[in-house]
Amino acid sequence: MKHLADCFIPIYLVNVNEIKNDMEPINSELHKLVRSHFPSLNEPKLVEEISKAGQLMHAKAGTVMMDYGRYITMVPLVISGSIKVVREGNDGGHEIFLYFLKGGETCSMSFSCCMASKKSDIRTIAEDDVTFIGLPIKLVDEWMMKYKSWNRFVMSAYDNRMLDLVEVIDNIVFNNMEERLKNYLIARSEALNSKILLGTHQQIALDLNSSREGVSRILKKFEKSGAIILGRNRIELNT
DNA sequence: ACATTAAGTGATT
DNA sequence: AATCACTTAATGT
Repeated sequence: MKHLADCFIPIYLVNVNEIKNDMEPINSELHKLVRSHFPSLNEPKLVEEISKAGQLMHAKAGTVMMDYGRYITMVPLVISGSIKVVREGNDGGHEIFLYFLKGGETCSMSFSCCMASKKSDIRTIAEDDVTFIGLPIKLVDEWMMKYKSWNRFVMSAYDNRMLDLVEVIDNIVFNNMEERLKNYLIARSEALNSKILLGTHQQIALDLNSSREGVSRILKKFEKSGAIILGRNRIELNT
């Protein structure tokens, strides 16, 4: 198992220097990607602006894309792959899993951070190889007033995340590990678009701020009830 | 064959 | 439900 530190690449720090203006040509590839993956952004001028100012970027699986305390310079529009968003517990040390970002989504945390030009409160890690469009935060702010569809897009991003977070809180408050683990498996399966999840019980326990034994026991229970099939480093979800 | 790492189990708090 | 101590099973060298 690869350690995160080994593949740390501060991709948000790459290409920060050139925020070019209207002289920039329209990138037709970006134009196409926005239209196919973000149909709700339906104002032609907005799509045009995104294609001019955005940059197509990649992150390999395991890359820490954003970390606590770093300033956010770009807002990502996720094209493909998925990004795990986690938060460090108050007491330090432990991390808890919040949600996954998938294609067609964006990071709502980055909006709140960039508007107040604050440091990040969260850490994001590429769960698999990720492709996304990086948008300079300066424009993101401008567009809020200029484009209705952008405004709606940002708002609904907040809304969707809110629902995820409420679920997380619910499950923590009620100390319901079974629910939490179930949700986690489903979320991860959907994010990766695969019924087969690779990784150790220990990793899952870290994500959920639980213990390896606890996770193993619940997984075993799920297996007995026929919901999943277990293997070493492998969990297969049944439908 | 041996070492290492992942997973399972029972007892204790 | 977390932690400990220990066993069993799978994999890598």
